[in-house]
Amino acid sequence: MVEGAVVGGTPVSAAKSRIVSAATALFGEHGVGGTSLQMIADAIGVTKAAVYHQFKTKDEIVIAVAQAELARVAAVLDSAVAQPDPMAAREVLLSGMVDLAIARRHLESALTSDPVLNRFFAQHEPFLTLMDRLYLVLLGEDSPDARLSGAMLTAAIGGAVMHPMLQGLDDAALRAQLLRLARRFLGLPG
Amino acid sequence: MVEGAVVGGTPVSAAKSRIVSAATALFGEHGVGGTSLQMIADAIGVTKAAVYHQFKTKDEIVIAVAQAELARVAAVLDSAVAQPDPMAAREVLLSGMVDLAIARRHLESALTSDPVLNRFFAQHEPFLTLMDRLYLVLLGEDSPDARLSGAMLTAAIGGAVMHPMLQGLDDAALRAQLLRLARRFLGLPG
DNA sequence: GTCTATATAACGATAGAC
DNA sequence: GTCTATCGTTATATAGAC
Repeated sequence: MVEGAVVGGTPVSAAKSRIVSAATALFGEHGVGGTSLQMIADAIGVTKAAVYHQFKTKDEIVIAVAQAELARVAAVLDSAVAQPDPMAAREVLLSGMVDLAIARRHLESALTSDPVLNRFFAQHEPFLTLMDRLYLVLLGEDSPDARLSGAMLTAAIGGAVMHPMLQGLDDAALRAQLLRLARRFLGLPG
Repeated sequence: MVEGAVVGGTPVSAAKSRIVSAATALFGEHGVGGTSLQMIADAIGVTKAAVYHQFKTKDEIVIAVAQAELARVAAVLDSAVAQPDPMAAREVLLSGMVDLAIARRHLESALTSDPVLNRFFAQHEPFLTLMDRLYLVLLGEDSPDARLSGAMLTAAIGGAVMHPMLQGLDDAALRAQLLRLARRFLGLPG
């Protein structure tokens, strides 16, 4: 991430983004609750105090990590809606979501399953709006029905990549199968 | 790493099962990492020392809780394979899995997304065998393909019930929709 | 089986110097 | 922006009495 970059509408300093980057890796490996401020500080070679200078609380770091991940999803969604037709948009979105999930593996579900974060996002308007836009592209409609389908599919992709039974599967095979099954789930050809 | 408290068949003391029961509720509400031994002890009205008398470490409690949940899945699976034909078995299993996920809501995904637990079960033979049996009934075949489908479906059900966007949905509606989408996912009629 | 009491370590968080 | 030093709290875990 470049200095002066903007994520989620907030300008990000180099120090801040180093922290977010380290925290992202640690959350994926040890979970949110299993990651301490000390671990984050050690990972980037500074003291806890230096970390606290950038973020007042641990919760702020958790939120920042989650929002950075959300920004990745938003970027994929933006590139999808830029496609000439809804069919192509859906393909780009689906493919991008699978790629994201595989690239991050453990992280996504470590975040979405964190109780604190879960309650936060349940009332976080930008998140809810993003998901609505995403489901609209994915399913072609905005309805309670489409929302459940969308939630199930994203949960399925996120959960499958970290499932104990599939940890031996290589990325390429996982990607191909996830796409195939997601298409079947959506009732798409292919 | 950790040696679990014993699975089904082995008798469990009243004190042990009270701890497991309290821990189950707390893990579902605060996550595994967010639940301390003090919280568990307080919930059943004893001291930490009493808890430690039953379980040498916190990890042992986590494993015991997970295995108790696994036993519920195994019970559903057993009642499914007792059905007269594969079609009926699949229906019973699917219905039972959805019921379990809804009844426990947050718990299932709090457990399956815990990094420590995840690594434990990835090498836990009884778990892997149970999942293989489950996927066989669900999909009618045992193959890498079926495993991914099964993992995706279980992840989808577990993830959907705790998804931020679906927390307002009542149980009956959630159940009906989950069953409908699961059937579509499996390529079943209805 | 449960208690009181305690050991030891880590936690989140802050103050103030540089 | 980073440091040393520290606060107050909580964590896991143990020892020994009842």
